[in-house]
Amino acid sequence: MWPFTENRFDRVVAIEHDEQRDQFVQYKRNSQDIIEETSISSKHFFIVDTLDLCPLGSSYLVVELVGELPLRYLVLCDSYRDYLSALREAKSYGRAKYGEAMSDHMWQRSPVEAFLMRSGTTLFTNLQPHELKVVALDFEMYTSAGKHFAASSDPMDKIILASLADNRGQTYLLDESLLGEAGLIKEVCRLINQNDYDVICGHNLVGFDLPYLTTRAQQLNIPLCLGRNRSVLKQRAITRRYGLREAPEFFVFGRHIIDTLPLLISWDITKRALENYRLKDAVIALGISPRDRRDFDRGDISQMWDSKAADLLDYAQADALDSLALYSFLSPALFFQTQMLPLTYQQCAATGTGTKADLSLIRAYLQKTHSLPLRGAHVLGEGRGGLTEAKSLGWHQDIHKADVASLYPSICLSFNIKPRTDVLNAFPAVLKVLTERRLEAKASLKTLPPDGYEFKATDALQNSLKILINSFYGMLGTSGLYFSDSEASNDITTRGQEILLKMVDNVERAHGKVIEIDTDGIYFTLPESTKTAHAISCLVAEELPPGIRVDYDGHYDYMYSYAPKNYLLVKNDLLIRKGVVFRSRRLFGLQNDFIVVCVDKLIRGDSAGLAAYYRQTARRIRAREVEFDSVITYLVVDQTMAEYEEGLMTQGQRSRPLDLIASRPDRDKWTLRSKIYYYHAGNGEIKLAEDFAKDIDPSYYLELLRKTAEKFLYIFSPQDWYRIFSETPLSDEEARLIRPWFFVPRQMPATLAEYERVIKGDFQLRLF
DNA sequence: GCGCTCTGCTTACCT
DNA sequence: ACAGGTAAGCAGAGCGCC
Repeated sequence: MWPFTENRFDRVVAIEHDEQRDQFVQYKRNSQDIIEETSISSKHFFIVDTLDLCPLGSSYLVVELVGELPLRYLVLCDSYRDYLSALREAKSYGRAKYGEAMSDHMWQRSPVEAFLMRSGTTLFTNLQPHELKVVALDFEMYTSAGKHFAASSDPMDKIILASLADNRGQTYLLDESLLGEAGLIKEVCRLINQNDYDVICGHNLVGFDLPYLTTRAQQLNIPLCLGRNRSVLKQRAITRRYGLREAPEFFVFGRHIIDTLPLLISWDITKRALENYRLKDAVIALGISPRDRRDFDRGDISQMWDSKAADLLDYAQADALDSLALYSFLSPALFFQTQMLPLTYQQCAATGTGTKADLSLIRAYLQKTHSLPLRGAHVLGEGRGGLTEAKSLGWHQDIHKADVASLYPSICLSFNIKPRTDVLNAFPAVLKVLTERRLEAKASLKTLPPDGYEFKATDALQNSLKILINSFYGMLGTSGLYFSDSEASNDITTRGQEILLKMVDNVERAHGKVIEIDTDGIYFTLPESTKTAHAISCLVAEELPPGIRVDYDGHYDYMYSYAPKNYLLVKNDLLIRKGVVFRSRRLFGLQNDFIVVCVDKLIRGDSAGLAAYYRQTARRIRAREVEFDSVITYLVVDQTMAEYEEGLMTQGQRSRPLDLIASRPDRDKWTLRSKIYYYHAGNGEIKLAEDFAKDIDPSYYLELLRKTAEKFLYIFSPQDWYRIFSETPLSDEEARLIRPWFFVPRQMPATLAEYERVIKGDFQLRLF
């Protein structure tokens, strides 16, 4: 069975449907790095659940699929024209019969996807990521005086530079002052065709460069002939979510458009390694910048152009090289998914992981000409999730972490959980094949030199398999997919909860103390510290169901547990912060510093130092002796000023930072997804960071300091917490006597209720 | 009219 | 169109109090 069966395609880099000739065109990059073109005729199809939907006036053939599932009538058309009219009719019958739910009673994908699905083939077979011919594209635009951004509609705001860099080592820099804008655009097209690239990439290419280029080319009346068949760049009116806003989709016949910005954003959702998604900052933060270069403000580009600065050319060239570096970093996982799925490279980037798992099951069914379930038919009610609990708040030493390897996929395979509709057992079969492939890849990683190219490629392969494997669980709980089934989803999480509870029980029976549990992992301490990693994982894994493997996942010197999913770990003097309480991007510098210093003092048992640090910080706030970074925060702009003002009128929805910029003449400077940096000044007012003059509101920041100290509530007894985190002078002698108290709710005299009173501020009544 | 608490919404995080 | 679980900030509504 799929996915790694016979593949009649070899080294195919692109496949397109030529609507005029109604043929599929396949582009193969042969071993001499030359493109070979082949045309293939194929039929078109869609699937419906009742013959009522089969159109009357079109020419088509109905194939009845086998099995008892509802989507059983495959409408097969000889020509694209017949397909379009049959589809149109079926949809209009469907709307009459099912109303809004019409699309749940059909299965339909684009001609190319349906072709890949029916033929059981994929792109990129027997190719490696570096064998694709890739060009990074970057334009610099002129911004006329008085504006913050270039506007493609303004004749003055022309494209002044185009920079191209490809992965065969070639770079091009096209200068408008030499070529003219029209000449520059024509030259870009010529270079792309001459070098016959498979992939056009760029940073925010879809959100900025391509729309800009399209408008300028239209105004200059230049056709953007970028396609392999010399067809023009196509823009689909249907917009799709692109980051926060909607953007059109662009297509070049025979090539893939890959924008590194959305790839970077999704990469960072799990990694949380970046402060922003600017190209320059990203390549530096990721350590993949091709070369050092001088940094200057984007706003200066036009001024540099006017003064003919040579630096600008450097900058433009470096931008394309950076884009290419970012592409090389982010794209391999996408490449290997494209090898496995009936999607083009470009579609693969734009498709969610649940849909990918769903598609892989649908392909398994259609390969057996089997009928399909209705879309979204098996999702009922609310789902249950993983189990989470902070079982022992406070400070701990000598901590072990153990977790279950691939918990949800293992449960699916061990307990044979699958969608109720999956009569062919494709779900476990595909999951098993993917899991085995991943284990093979992980095994071969150990035999490869870690710096080599093969290592990176194999790592990307196993990583893309991991993503696909994990999405099989997510698929079940998603409405709007064909094989979703919330009952199966709940079965999996229920088993997961039982397994986790059994692990807790195992630790407690060994007289260990469980600190934090979350879904598939457990932090705990054990009475003896001499145990080996293997012995500990065996202890935790006792009496677990077969097929469930527990891994030892590390030892930590200290752990401070504050709340579920919110804790600190210390290992070899390295502080690891978990949870929004300790590592949110919105923490003030003041709070970050406090967390780091506090842990440092606690490790050293330096209560006096901690008390002194708190007093000193409070004193500096009162004296307004603060660093810029300590007191600045930001709001991400998620609506246009027009939308904000509209919302203000209709619903009265206020936002103080947006109010701050609303009346400013330079308010257009803040675009969607940009940040408004501000701080709290006197009288509860907020002010823009750019107007910072140390005129902070001490009461706001003192409260912030106190709230941050509250995150360390469970370190001391309530009384001692009050004495340490206080502005009242505490002699060093007294402070030294206060030892961190390793608070455990069930064993220590203080109750959570007493700590709550500390937060509310009425605990001191008992003290004095 | 002021200040407090409650609630709903949103964001940012964890596995 | 992958899931659910958690903390916490913000702004508005509702309320009691003076």
